[in-house]
Amino acid sequence: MTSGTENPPAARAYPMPFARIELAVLSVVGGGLAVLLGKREEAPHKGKWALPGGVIRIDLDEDLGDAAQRVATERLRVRLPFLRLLTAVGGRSRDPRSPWALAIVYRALVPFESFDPKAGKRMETLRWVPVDEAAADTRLAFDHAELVRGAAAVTRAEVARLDLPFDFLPHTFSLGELQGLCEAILGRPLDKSSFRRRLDEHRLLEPVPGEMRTGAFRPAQVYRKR
Amino acid sequence: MTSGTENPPAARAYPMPFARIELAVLSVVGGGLAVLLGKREEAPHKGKWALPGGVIRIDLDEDLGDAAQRVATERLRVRLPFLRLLTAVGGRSRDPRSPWALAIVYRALVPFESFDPKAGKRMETLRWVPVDEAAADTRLAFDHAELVRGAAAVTRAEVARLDLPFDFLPHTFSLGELQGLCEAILGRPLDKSSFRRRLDEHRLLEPVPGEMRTGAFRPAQVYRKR
DNA sequence: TCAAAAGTGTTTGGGTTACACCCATGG
DNA sequence: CCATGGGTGTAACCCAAACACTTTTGA
Repeated sequence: MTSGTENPPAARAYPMPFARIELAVLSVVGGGLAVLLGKREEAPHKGKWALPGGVIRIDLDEDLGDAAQRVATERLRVRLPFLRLLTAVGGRSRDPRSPWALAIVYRALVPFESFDPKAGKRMETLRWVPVDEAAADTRLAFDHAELVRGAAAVTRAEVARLDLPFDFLPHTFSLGELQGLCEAILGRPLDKSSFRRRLDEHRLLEPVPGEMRTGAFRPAQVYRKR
Repeated sequence: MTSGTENPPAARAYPMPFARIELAVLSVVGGGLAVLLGKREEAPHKGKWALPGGVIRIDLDEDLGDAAQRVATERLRVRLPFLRLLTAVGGRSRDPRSPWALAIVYRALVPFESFDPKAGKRMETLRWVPVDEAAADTRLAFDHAELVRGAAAVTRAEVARLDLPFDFLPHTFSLGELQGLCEAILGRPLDKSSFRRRLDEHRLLEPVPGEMRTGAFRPAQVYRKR
């Protein structure tokens, strides 16, 4: 055919969905898994808490990962290493701003210390909210509570199977510290002995020869990845 | 800026990505897992094999799932029950037809018999290709080989953990038939005894009282879901 | 010497694999 | 009666949970 349904030059004439990135940024705050939310100061959902997000800018972003990084930089004034795609949602009634809205959702787990988001462009108050609270909060904007549920579930499943988020961890750490973080993410206690056996059966860590973590009590061997 | 980056009325002025749906339709053909590919008869990638796909039409589709169904209907002339989101990919250099292309990828596992796709609108020759062959074929269009790899991996993982694709199975079946299908999907033999024990420990099936599958040899009990 | 955290060993049990074996039927 | 697929039982194994125990340190 002359132009075809598959990809005519005219295809660009079809109106396209309003395409956004949303970020589910998780961390361990106050002994539990938490998600970073911002308060919306504009319609729609004005005054409600929501995941940070932004429009995909085809003039600025090389690809989806790039777009997510730019959104993180603009909204939170930080880089997010190791962002991972969570899901995509879209439809007619998602967002009153446009007749059809599409959201690509990324998730990240970031070290709470050393991660200092500041409300950036168009960004309002930021707040860490315990995930289980946010996931159950029906007052979050859009379907963000559902997205938080998904991000938390995937992240916890990874930790449970010892697919550890090394980008989230400090470079070196004691086994006690590591176990504490995993327990905080999972929200349940782990058995020390089992935890350690699994770690070295999976060959995940190696001790850092000289170093010891010296605290109030007996010093602990320090480990690093691999 | 005057109106804000988050959601000014002017936001609609940003050019949006060219948003498409791609379908990874899997089935068991000839004793192995296969994926449905169509030959492209237009640029780009003319002459190469590719996943069936189509543009998201905000005037026709209520949401993403709807869009996927419409694409299936238009391209393959069939409905695809139980489509599931696989992933999203997008970027500048993905598709020469537009400066920035986004693809939402769905996967489905369909019964080979009772599933009769016919090349529809703008659709050319269709062909079932063994997944492992397609996944390794560097000549597939776009990044579709990678998408096939993903779809196969997820599907196999589900079957391996006995998360059975009941929409793919006939309504009733003998255990031998079921095991055969699982083996075909996984590409490796399963132990009969273990397979059956796992099935009834997980309480997945129930026998259909009177019915027996009568074949060349000893008749087999017929089962159904739950 | 005691509290607290580091670190080790041993037992138990769930779930899966591997394999051996019997049963029923059509040819 | 035997080849073939249906169907069952058992032992071994892997992995992780549970828990008891020793060690080392600062206060």
